[in-house]
Amino acid sequence: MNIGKAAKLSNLTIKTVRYYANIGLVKPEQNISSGYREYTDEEVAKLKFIGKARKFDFSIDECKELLSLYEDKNRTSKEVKKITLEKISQIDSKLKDLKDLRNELSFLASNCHGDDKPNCPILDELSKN
Amino acid sequence: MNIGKAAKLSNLTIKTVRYYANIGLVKPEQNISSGYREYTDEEVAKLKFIGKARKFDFSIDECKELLSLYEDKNRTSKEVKKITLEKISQIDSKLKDLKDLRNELSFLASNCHGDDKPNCPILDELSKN
DNA sequence: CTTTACTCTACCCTGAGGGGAAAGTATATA
DNA sequence: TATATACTTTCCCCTCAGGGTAGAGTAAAG
Repeated sequence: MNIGKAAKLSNLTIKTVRYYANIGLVKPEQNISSGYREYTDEEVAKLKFIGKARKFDFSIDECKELLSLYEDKNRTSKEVKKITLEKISQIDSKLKDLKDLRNELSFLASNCHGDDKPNCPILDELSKN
Repeated sequence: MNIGKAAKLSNLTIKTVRYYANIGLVKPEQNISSGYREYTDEEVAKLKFIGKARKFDFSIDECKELLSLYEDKNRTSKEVKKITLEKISQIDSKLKDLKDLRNELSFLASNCHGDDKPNCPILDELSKN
């Protein structure tokens, strides 16, 4: 099938599918006379797989890794779990940073009257030495 | 003072300070004969201000806005508080997404034995239709 | 045969700078 | 005064994961 149908079936944009072909992530055959990319059902399945993994916040490189595990009948679940646990730990670290940030901002905001007077503890904090 | 000293005093990299000059955020005089940028104490104070705001996750555009409020003696604290509350709400939204993501991944990982067998619920989920 | 829909490559754009090259300037030392 | 070293300048390409658009070619439908 052509790229438009492959994109529709995998719920990706044509741009994204073409990008994955360019970086060698999912590389379909290309019709010699027309130059059109021709996707098989299996390639569409890979596109779907990647789409899901991307939603789970895996980077393209991580997707590449997961995809090769997915294609390897002899891979162990240990390898996949390792990548997933690493991703969870990255998320935890991001969560902590964001929570800290939220606390600080929320503290500043709660101390700011937010009225028509110029006095503002938020700007005071930002301009503190 | 030259850019090196301004960068050191404001705890920013020279690249960053030069970038801020290029985009017109903090634009110092430039010595006509040498072409060197010449920073005043006030400009260094602005750089510090921006550095802090960036740590609070404000974008460059938001920094620009905060900086103009900072420089406006007649601004009200209401305006500053509004921007800050919007930022907090952005952070809350990011926090929710990350938490949801973590829950899903953590559920998958806990159902994966992570042993030497090929059976893997994580990949099963990713390849589900 | 023409219109419409689809696809191709190639180029520039995003945010917030980082890295490095080549060239000019300033300062300290011999 | 000459040289070595440190500092600064502009210019260009790179990041990540594609998005937007242009111009041209191809396929399918009327």
